[in-house]
Amino acid sequence: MAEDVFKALADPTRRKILDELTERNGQTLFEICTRLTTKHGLGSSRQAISQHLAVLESAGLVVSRRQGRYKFHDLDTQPLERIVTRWLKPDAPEGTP
Amino acid sequence: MAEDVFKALADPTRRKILDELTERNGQTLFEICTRLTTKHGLGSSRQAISQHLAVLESAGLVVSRRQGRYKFHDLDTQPLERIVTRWLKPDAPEGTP
DNA sequence: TTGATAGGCAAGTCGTTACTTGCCTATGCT
DNA sequence: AGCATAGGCAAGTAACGACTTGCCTATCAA
Repeated sequence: MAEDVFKALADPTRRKILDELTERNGQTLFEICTRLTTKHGLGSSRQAISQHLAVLESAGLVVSRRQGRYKFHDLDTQPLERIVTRWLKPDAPEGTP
Repeated sequence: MAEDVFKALADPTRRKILDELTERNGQTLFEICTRLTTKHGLGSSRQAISQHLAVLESAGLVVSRRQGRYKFHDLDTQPLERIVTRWLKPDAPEGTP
């Protein structure tokens, strides 16, 4: 639902995670943790990031695939494209009769 | 800031207000209140809507103009267009070389 | 098999936020 | 002037959300 997408986007840490996955897709939880602390400078614990990933996943913004003991996370921008057209309708992007 | 925009969009009542202003721009506080209760069926008090409008206004999504004892509220979608391109950049909409 | 790595689950804490309640200001009409 | 309408301010309450803490499971390498 759109509700979940908006609530998922409300948190700055979750938006940083989306930024990180935009740069490099298919990261594991620990990869995201380390790159968030080093590059973006925010010290969030593993559990915190894990819960954020769960929120993003239930919103459909992130899909995960398990492989052995690793769990890779991929970005999915489809939910984003849907929610924005809500108030931008009178724009008539291109193929509108 | 983008922070304010995302937080403003996180609340379902505020999104309904944006829906309402999309349908009819330039409404007063009382107009929005009555149309939200009648059409959308959600019973929010005047003060609640007033505070929501303040949040939307500080996020730049709504601009207000005072005229006598009335205060009209207009939708501004510019902040929306900015925040979405954040993760949709590789899309290259149409006029991109 | 043992240890190390990658991740999950659940309860509890603390801050934020949406909403209420009560009162106040300002404009317009008669 | 007097009253009604349109809106604002501020403190208090209740619930939600982010984060922590502690322990548990599963996979791989030695």
